[in-house]
Amino acid sequence: MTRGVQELQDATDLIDELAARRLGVNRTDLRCLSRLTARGPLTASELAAAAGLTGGAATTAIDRLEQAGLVERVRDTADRRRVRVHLTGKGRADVQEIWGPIADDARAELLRFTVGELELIETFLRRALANQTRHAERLRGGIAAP
Amino acid sequence: MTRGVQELQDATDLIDELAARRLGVNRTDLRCLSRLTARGPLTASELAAAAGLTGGAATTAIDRLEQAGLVERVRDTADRRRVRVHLTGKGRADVQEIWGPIADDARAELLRFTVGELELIETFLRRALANQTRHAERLRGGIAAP
DNA sequence: CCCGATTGCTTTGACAATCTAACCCTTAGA
DNA sequence: TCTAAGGGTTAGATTGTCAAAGCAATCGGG
Repeated sequence: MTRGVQELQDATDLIDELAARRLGVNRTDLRCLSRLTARGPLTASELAAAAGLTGGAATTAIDRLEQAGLVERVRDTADRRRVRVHLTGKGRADVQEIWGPIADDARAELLRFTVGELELIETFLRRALANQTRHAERLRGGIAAP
Repeated sequence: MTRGVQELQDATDLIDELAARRLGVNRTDLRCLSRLTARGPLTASELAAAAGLTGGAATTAIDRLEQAGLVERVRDTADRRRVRVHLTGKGRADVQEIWGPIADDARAELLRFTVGELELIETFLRRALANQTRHAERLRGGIAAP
């Protein structure tokens, strides 16, 4: 069971790796793409925070993504210090081509479960998340044992 | 739901990050430790394959782990080209201190479900894994659309 | 209105980790 | 014994990150 979750993580990780290779970018850049897709256009610093990067790293990541034609920099007209980063048409299309079918199939699979079953699965996921969060807290603090 | 899985992944990722920091190693080294814990002593090349590293990278990763006192190199007496890498007592203890409580709590949580419920969750995880695996295959090949 | 402080992004230099390609040393086979 | 192949380590180049300094643009008190 715990193994099942682990295998799922590994498989997802593999997909990320393959997706990055196909897009011709690295994992960090892919994470940026993912955030942009999920949350829409962001400023450089928002993107940095969302992807867990420092400003400098974000700048070069955006450089690479722009080079690859996946995102565009647009200077904010109101505050011209700001740079808004948004996906290009190609960026959106490429993301869709990779993750669209995965999301579609996932939705289709979920439809095979009843509402009650889905609630149970949701409960399982929620408890698992609570567990992980609690232990993350333990590891963050200096506490060695519970 | 898909979001639930995503959040779980992120939380696990955070735990890995914190664990690595606490052990004073990087994420790659942590992955090596994890494989050694799961599968027991491995040769350098087996470990490289298990962790998705090239030979050279594996050598330096083992160097760092040995430096940190977490693993030991043992030359195979039968075939003296081989080097078996295994956890030291300290390595085993540190791994246990970090992941032991997490695994214990996870087991305890699972006991709150009935056998039937657990089977359902297992089904969910199995289908999700099948999905990811299938799409990994799609991305590996040159196929653009399904 | 103007000048210092602040904010947002980029650039720079140092550093860490990886990969590829050589290079031992050991083993197996002719 | 001599040669070829296997297992691991080393060397040089590349890549990606961070911290700190730099450059514009904006804000706010006098």
